[in-house]
Amino acid sequence: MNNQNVPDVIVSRLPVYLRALQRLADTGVSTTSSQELGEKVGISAAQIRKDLSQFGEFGKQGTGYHIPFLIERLSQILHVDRIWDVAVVGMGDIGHAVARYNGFANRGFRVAMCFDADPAKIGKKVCDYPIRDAKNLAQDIKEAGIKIVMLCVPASVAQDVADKLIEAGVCGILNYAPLKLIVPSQVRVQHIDPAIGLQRMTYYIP
Amino acid sequence: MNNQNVPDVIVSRLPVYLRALQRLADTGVSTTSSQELGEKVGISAAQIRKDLSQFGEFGKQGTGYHIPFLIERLSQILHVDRIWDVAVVGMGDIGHAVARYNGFANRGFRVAMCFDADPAKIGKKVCDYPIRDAKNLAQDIKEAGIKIVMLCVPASVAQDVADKLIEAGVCGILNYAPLKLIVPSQVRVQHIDPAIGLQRMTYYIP
DNA sequence: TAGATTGTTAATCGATTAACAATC
DNA sequence: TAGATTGTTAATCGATTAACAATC
Repeated sequence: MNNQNVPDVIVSRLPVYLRALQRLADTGVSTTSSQELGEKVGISAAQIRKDLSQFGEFGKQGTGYHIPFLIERLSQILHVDRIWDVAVVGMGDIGHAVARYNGFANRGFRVAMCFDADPAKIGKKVCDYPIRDAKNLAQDIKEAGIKIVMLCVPASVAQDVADKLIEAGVCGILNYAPLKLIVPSQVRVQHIDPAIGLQRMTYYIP
Repeated sequence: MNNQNVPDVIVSRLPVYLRALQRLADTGVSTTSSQELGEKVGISAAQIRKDLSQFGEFGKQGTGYHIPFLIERLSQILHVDRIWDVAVVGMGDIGHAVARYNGFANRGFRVAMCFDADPAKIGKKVCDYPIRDAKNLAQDIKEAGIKIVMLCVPASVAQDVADKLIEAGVCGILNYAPLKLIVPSQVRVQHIDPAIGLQRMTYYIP
């Protein structure tokens, strides 16, 4: 149960396990094995057992893993045994889609605030909330204690906005802008860029 | 110039290099070094040189890399020295956002078709094209010779739709549905799941 | 009990880094 | 030329896999 300094590559697989377990639970199954889970996620059984063993002993020899228990423990480990309020910054097409995305329910997140700098958009409602003025971005984020932001602004201003967010106390940024954000080491960034995803495939397609 | 069997981990970095180079080119710079590029993308200079050396010798000792040339070569390697017609399947919020995304221009892709199964949506225009009936999915895709699809349907039908697409000749799927698609080995899949991105960050946030 | 599956160890495999001769 | 930077080699580092005793 050596919880200190788990390699990043292992942490990044845990949400994938959790998602598959929740799908299994939804179908009414209550027990699984590293073998079965491995087939669902495309990862070897040995690796799954090794990954989980970083955090404790969650299974039983002979029978495998009790799904509700493993879901509970993985949720705790990933800190999604709570609901995080997240903000969407930049309400273009992507911002709208992200704000209205219903895939966050039951996975630990709730969109609590939306921002845009365009006067034509400010005040309009998206998911029950009016779009806020980006002028008050730092203050509103800080007051609400929001730690996680989905950044959907144009690339040209993304770094500037990110800097402001970090100053306001944000420590996790899901970045939809097509550039690498430079951030202090205590801030986490995950990048989502569909064009990069596509180019990773075209390499293999003649 | 050993082009055969380049490790996947290297291929997956090339689009990141290409994106950074295009940004540099846009600012009017014409030359860079592995050192400078490394700072932009957060990867060591040695690794960048090693990665590129898999495909040829693109730099000059003492001066570094000529950006337009490296962009040209990387585009060829990734097969984005052309425009790929891609289809969006599933026109919910995400499908709409993806179809209207203007970040594909100059990166090798063009949204050429949209599909949905909902009669209320079929025929409505998105980016100049009417939404097509998903009933004709396989046939339309095959006729148009489309090889790449962005899959934005609900998780419950994603695997079924993917199977149909593959039968119709699709060999790359950018999957927005929150589950792992099981596909034949010659088909490439890239997964985009914002909740997984968020959970990879909350682990580090107390 | 017998069969199944875990958690863990040791062995293998692959990726990253450091260093430097080559050379622009 | 002198300084800079590449492409590449060898060394290091880390991740994955295979195997198996422990045990449910």
